[in-house]
Amino acid sequence: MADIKAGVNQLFLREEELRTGMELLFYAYREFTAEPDEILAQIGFGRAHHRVIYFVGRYPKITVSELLAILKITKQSLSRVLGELVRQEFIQQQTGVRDRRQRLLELTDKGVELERQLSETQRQRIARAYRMAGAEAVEGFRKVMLGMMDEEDRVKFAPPAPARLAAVKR
Amino acid sequence: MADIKAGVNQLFLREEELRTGMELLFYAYREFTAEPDEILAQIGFGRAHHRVIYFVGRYPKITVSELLAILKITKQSLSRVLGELVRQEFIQQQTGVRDRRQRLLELTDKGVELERQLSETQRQRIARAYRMAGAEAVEGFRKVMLGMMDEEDRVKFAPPAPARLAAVKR
DNA sequence: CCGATCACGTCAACATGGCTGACATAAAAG
DNA sequence: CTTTTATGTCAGCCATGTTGACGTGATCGG
Repeated sequence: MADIKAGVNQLFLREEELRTGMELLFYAYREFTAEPDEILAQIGFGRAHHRVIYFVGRYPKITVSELLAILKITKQSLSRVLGELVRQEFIQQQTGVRDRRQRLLELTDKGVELERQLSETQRQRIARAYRMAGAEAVEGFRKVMLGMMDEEDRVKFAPPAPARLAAVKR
Repeated sequence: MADIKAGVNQLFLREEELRTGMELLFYAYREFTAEPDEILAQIGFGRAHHRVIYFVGRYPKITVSELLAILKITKQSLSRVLGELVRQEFIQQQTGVRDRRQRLLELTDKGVELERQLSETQRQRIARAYRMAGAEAVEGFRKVMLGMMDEEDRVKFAPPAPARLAAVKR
């Protein structure tokens, strides 16, 4: 009798806990993207532009294929936003030296400035969250987020630096 | 000299740490939504339908205004997906008794089944992440996610049950 | 060295899901 | 009885994803 009741209750708590996790993710992610979205809208860009600018800033000289592998969108979708960013001189391309088929991507000064502006609110938001939560909580956050990913993405965060570089750069 | 070097290094680590946080969020969220998206696509629905089904399942008898407040989209956007869900009998509406202007929303049996199917992969993913990370990490995850939100959303997760209900139900 | 493959780009068409603005109706509230 | 509220609806726009087809120049393998 008591056994059954406890079991049911535990099941309920588990279900509730999992739902809470889903919602934390939903609300946090939405607010995380809200502020940059506003800035982007003012200059006629969208979140897709932000993602491209972010990762080109993160990995200077990244190739188009590598960027596609990170974003997991089609080259046609990327081409649209990347083209705009290049035409408006936020990003510059240069032909690869080892492989002249490649177009290596880099932020221009203008691009660096926009990246900084866009990510600033997000960095502040994360910094605030980390500060409020404490170092131990941050480690927990990291663990849970990693557990949420498939192996493929998880390796990008492997502690030894070479592994991370290897996953994207080459 | 040593001071300056340490300071710079710490700044670098901080920047790197914040960027890592942003990326953890990006990759985890993307994979979190990938599986339901596939199922949805097969029945001609999208992520927007999932969100509606999810929150109607979460808060049975929720009103349209309350749902709008959670999703933070326009009523026209909601109307499109909600209309489809009602017409295809995943959700049923019933006129409010206290206020007959309200349309109280509830999942039908068909809706419950779809919700279960859609969220199942996500629950498993979270459960796996929680299991891998451990209870302490989960608490850290919770703290960081809450710190990421604005106060407005944070109150939805207040520990005393009445607070959470009050935020949405009434 | 030549044919296959690769990196990248482009055109066209389509779907989803946001948005604004305008207008309508029934119920509640003052 | 007038105003406000809850909901719905029509119409059109935009951003961003998709598929499919095709092209060009560079590299690679036999």
